[in-house]
Amino acid sequence: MKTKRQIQKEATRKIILNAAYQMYANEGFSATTNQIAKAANVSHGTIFVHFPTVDNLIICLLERFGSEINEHLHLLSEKDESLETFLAAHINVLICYEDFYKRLISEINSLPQEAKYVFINIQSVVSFHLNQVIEREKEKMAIKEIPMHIIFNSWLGLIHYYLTNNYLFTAGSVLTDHKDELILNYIKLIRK
Amino acid sequence: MKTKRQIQKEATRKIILNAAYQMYANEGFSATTNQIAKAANVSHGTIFVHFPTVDNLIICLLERFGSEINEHLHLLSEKDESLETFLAAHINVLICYEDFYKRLISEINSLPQEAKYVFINIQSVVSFHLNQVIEREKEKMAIKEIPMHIIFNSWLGLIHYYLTNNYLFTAGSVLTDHKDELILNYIKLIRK
DNA sequence: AATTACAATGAGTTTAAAGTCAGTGAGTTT
DNA sequence: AAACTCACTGACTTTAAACTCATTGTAATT
Repeated sequence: MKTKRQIQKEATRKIILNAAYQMYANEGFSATTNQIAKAANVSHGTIFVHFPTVDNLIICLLERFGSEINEHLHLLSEKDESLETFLAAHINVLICYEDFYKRLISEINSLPQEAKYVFINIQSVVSFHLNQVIEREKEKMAIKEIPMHIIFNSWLGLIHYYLTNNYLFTAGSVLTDHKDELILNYIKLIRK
Repeated sequence: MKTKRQIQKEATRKIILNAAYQMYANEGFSATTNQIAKAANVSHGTIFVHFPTVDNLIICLLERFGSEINEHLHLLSEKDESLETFLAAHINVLICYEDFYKRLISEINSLPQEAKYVFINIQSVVSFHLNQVIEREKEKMAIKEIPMHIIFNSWLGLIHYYLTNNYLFTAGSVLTDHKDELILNYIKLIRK
């Protein structure tokens, strides 16, 4: 059984992670521990009670983020979805985390190495699911003879491009505003 | 006529810009003025004789970079190239600046606003040329009925994805190693 | 009830970066 | 050739971030 202290500690840890998530989503990963502490309503030192370094905080945050994405996608793969439904679901998941995800793909190369590994894992889960759906779809729809990794990378490439250049397309959420267009045209591209 | 001093000053300015280019290409835009001064073999203060702030240095560097890319591409558009040749030429230009360009697309969102404008200009030049080539190509080759901006964005999306995730594909230059594959499959995608 | 453990605090330390400026000596002007 | 100008220098200042630690008060243990 958990003591009051343990409960309190875990709660504080979660508050810090949530605050960091929000700060990073809004400001990018250059947000400081001062800002995070203020947002979490804890003192600066408390952050270092829970996380030895900022890098460690980022890695923990990314691991949590990865699990959450994973969960969302697992629910999807159980159903026997069409390609179109899957792509829509993928975008819908990303919309939930849009600001944070945008910062992540844009700044991943300046994050600690371990963070990259976590990110690669996230990508491979998506890759795996898309792979399955495409294989299934090939029986129904005529899909071009193009290597699977190109099919996958051009999908991710397209939506990452829209995300990192959001400001070129809309003032609001680029995924919300261009979802249908992206899915429709991407399918046109890979269909024979 | 230029005095010795003017010549000297311009030379120093160029040396600093070149050193900054190299440092940013190798280390990303978190490279410091100390590093740049060392690489340029000038004292720290000299940088601020030529550029009032680091942001200004970055903007000047990007403007020069933009002009260079522009020059390369203008030479291309004069000739009546095929789509395949144009894409190959585009990649070849990027290969010349690969490390720097990689950092640029990956960190553009954390650079000063003015830098973004310069970058948008660079993109639109490429967009304009690709547009022309595609329009011309439509007569020869059956290209899908997909909006031009999707055609353009999926090309840039694809190569930017390969560039920012270079490490997933190869230890060396991803453009050199995957050039043919990228061009070939991209054309397959947009062709009817 | 007394003692011990520890989560949280926030002022203080360290570090590293950008930016400043008086001084120097070679170049330029008169 | 004397007076002046200015590119360049590098030690210094400022700023802002991460990280530390003695102290405090509440929870847990004895």
